[in-house]
Amino acid sequence: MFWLVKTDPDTYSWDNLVRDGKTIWDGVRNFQARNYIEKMKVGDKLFVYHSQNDKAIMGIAEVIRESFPDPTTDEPSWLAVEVIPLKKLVRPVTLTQLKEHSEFSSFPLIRQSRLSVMPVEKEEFRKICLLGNIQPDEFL
DNA sequence: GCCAACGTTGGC
DNA sequence: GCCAACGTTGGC
Repeated sequence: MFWLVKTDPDTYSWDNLVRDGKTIWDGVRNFQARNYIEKMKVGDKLFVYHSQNDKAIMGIAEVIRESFPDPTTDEPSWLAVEVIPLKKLVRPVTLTQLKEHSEFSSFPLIRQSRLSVMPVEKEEFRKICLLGNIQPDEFL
């Protein structure tokens, strides 16, 4: 499956992920987002989106460890996954661009701006890769 | 169980 | 800096 995860680049950016080589995607404190984390499987691809000033999809990451208790809290109900960076988009795909393409009008990123983890349809994934000037085939 | 008050997130 | 959207908390 395909997903999109948001991050505030001032807190943890795509470049931080590349620097670290892998990271635990933790800190999700919303039930809807948690339920999506729970469904992630090893090998699933994720778009990493920068909120705040960038407001753009920066790159593609991959799940390497399925959901486990979030180490940043003692509450057992919160979950995290572990991810590695796969590929940076040649051109980040901005929120503005997505809004300009009517086929993304139902995209949760646009409809539900505060949701931090959301599913992405395969066809949406493909189109966003093309907008980002990268070849989608190796990720499908 | 309802709702007002409050806090947080994220776009503009 | 402001505000809309949404989630949470607490009084009743």
